[in-house]
Amino acid sequence: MPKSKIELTEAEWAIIKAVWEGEPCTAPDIRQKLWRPMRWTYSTVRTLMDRMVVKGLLKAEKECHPTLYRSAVTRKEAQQGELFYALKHAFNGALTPMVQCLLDTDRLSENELAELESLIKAKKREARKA
Amino acid sequence: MPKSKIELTEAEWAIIKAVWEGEPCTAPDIRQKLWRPMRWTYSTVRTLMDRMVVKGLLKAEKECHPTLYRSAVTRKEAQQGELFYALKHAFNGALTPMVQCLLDTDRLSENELAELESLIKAKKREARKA
DNA sequence: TGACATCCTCTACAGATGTAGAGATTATGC
DNA sequence: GCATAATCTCTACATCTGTAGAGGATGTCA
Repeated sequence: MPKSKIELTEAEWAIIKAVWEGEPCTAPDIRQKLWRPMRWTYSTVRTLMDRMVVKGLLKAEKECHPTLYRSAVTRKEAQQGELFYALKHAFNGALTPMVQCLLDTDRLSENELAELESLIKAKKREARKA
Repeated sequence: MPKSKIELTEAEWAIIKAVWEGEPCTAPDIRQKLWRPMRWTYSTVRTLMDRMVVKGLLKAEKECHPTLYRSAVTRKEAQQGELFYALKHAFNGALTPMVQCLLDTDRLSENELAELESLIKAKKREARKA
């Protein structure tokens, strides 16, 4: 059963992305991966990760030395959680205005637009079948 | 100049949405509007709103009695802020996968899909012209 | 000009989040 | 078996967020 309401803070996003890149992994691994952007100490990384275990975002095997961590939510679940948050609060749950807003940000090339168009076409075909 | 990094908490979303509905407005107004869902006391509403003034999300005219509040960011700015947050963290800045994820949530009717398609078509025309 | 209703300010507090140090424990190379 | 390096636990603390009470100030109606 996929988690229903996944919400991640910025720090948590940084960590879980690093974890997804190579599971299982250890706190020192993650610290190293994120050293450049974050400059976190071992303690910081460890605290963050252990709190994420409590929240059900990561799983830990403490019997191992060093402790092994794995993600407990998939990338897709986390992405959808983030999207739903925006959808619910900023757009009152209405998808179309949300996409509209995305398009209005003016950072789409013609290629990307074409790509989106075919995504939608595919979706329509799919919908018709179902 | 539009604010660059607008981020709102859930409580802040509730308030600013109520403010947008009718500006200017007072803390008691907002309290009343949100009474049903939030059940906040006057103090809570006031504290929240004053903190939002400090953050530049609202403007207040304290000379007036009762204090008058107005939004300091537009709905669009706030929506884009929320979207950029999701885009940046959950999708590493890539728009197409974000829309893809949206489509995958399976809550779009055929009509909505058609609507999106024409949005994109319009956008393409616009892009070609520019 | 009081009495009552509104509204305001200040203060408080618990929980979440970002950040990290001190000191204990465990592993490793010789 | 010991020195050294790596890892772990515990504790701490500032800031932000959600929530609200106490008591003072202000407006309003008779």
